[in-house]
Amino acid sequence: MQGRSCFTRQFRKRNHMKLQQLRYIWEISRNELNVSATADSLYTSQPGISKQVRQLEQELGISIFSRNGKQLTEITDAGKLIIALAGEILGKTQNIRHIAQEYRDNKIGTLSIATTHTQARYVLPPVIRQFMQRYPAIKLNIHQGSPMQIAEEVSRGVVDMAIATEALDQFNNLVVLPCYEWSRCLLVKPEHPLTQLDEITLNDVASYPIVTYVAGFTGRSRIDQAFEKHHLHPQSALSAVDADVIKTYVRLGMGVGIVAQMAYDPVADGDLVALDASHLFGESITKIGLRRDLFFREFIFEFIRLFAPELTPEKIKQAISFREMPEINPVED
Amino acid sequence: MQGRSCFTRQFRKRNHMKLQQLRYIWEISRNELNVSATADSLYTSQPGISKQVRQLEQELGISIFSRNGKQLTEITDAGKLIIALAGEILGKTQNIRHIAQEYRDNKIGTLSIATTHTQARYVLPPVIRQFMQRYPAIKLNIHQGSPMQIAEEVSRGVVDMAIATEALDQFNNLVVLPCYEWSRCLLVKPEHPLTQLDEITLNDVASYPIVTYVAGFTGRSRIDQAFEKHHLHPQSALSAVDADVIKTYVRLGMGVGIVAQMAYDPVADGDLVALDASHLFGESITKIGLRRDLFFREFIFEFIRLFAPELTPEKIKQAISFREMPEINPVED
DNA sequence: GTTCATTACGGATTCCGTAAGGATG
DNA sequence: CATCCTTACGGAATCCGTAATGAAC
Repeated sequence: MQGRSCFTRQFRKRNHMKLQQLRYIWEISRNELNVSATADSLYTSQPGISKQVRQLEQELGISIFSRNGKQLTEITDAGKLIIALAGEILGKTQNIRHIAQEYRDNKIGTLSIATTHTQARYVLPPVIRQFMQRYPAIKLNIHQGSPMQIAEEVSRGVVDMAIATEALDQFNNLVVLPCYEWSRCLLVKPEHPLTQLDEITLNDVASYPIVTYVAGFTGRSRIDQAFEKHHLHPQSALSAVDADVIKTYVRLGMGVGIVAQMAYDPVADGDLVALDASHLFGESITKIGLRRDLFFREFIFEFIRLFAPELTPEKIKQAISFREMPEINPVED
Repeated sequence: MQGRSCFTRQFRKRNHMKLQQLRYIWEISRNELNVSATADSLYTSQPGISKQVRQLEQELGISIFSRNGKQLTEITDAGKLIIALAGEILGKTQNIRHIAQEYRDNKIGTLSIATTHTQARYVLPPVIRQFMQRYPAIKLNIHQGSPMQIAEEVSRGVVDMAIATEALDQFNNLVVLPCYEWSRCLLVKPEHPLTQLDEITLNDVASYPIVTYVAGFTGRSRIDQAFEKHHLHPQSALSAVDADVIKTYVRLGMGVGIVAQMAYDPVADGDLVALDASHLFGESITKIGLRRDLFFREFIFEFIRLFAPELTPEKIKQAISFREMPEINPVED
């Protein structure tokens, strides 16, 4: 079909798989099979990518992508497996570069962290201040996103580590390190009736409209579980992605805020009252997620230690070498 | 030190890590740092390899090998880590090729097995006959070697699977699948006094010189353990690597042979008498070892099933996903 | 008609072999 | 002096960009 070149040069094309070819198919799959977009994101030309992909397919003797005419429509079964392997290979080449950098000078490099608003805004600043002081030549990248986004980013190797309370457990190529426990507090205006109670119950809270995180953020699931368990269905006045928005609406009198305890700042939030709610919603655990096959540079250990002092390099190494037994669901039913 | 090129062309050499460079450093480390030998084994020129290695080192900004003058003397710390990663990467590129071949035609390909004399000579032939019948277009390679050699071969990816009773557990990148239990028998000439006893004890055996496997082969350790436990120290007339040699010397009257039960062939060995010794030395287990990150082509599952019918693909997959908790030694002391 | 992948082609780069050079033991 | 790595150099292959072609929506 492809012209009559079937009988010419059939003999052996000294074609050796190249890392760039793997990079290309990996990136194409990340760009929804749009080769042009991929070319842009890699700062190269699109025919170049096209060519290398076909070359790889020819060398392997199979199609990685299904095509409708010239459009790439989907990834073949073999392609899925191959692209997954390509991702692992590219991750390892990154590790080789990291190793080299570590041995050249373990004080320079880049640390990319993906995290949520709560961590970035309230928890990380002192840690980062200390870290920058100790490693002034390490460039820091903070990516903010939803728990799901940041879990994906660390899983794909876009960033070195993710810090979040949710979603990290769902990726089985990640090591998940529990860092610290936290609970929630209620935010209300000083004149709110709840401030008069000695012992607040879930019933009390549920009698007001509540203002808290949207699903999937900062332990929202815990809040739902607690109400669910007592068959309460409080009215939700507003759901927000971050505590700053929640506070704003509490100040407007829209309801009772439920936020992570870290998010209450006695100084900046002096106009609001924080009421402990640890007995209402229990504890949540913030975790660090890292690719299991990441090369751990010294400063990564150090950053983790600053963030969670009990996590020594030894404990981390131990956590990596253990593979969580197939799918341990914390709440099984 | 290396000339004064420090200030020329410092700026940016558009150098991208290449798979061949990784192949080269990996192979050099396999060839005791002899670049010339590596070049021969790869059918290429030695300056070409040298060049690529230096190019890689320059790109990474570190030395992978330490040099005394021009000789490569050892692998640097960073080099060790990098070469290990290179090995994993190369393994994964092999997997990509295997996947492609599987999807192109799952009836063609190559299966390389490393195994010991005992398996190759007495156990594998019927399995291989069946396999060749079912997959006539799969090319089979059988590498014979010592348990340690074959364990290394499969660990490095030189072969697809290893079959042995010993040594496989020592490599933590292997999945080890127990296949079948076997015990030993005593081989003597018909006129030997042992043939007159109803119940043979270790004491009886130890009163004659024994002829059996050398250390590290075919469960020799089990034999030593059994004698040790009873504080017996039989005289060893001869130690051999395989049962055929043992039989030869039993025929010469040099002593009592102790061989794996599979090694006794009632027809070919009709001039000798086999006496069951399972109560003396206990059982051993023959295992298959495969790299944990191997891509399992259909015919590999099939071969394993022919060899050990209980090992279904499901069980194998399960065994892979489990990581044996750090070093489970079957016989700990 | 717009978007997008493929083919064609040409300049620059890279690869890889041979030959010569220098260091080590 | 034998071994072995490095440098030098030249032909061949490859890469990668621009431009033109063609298919799909």
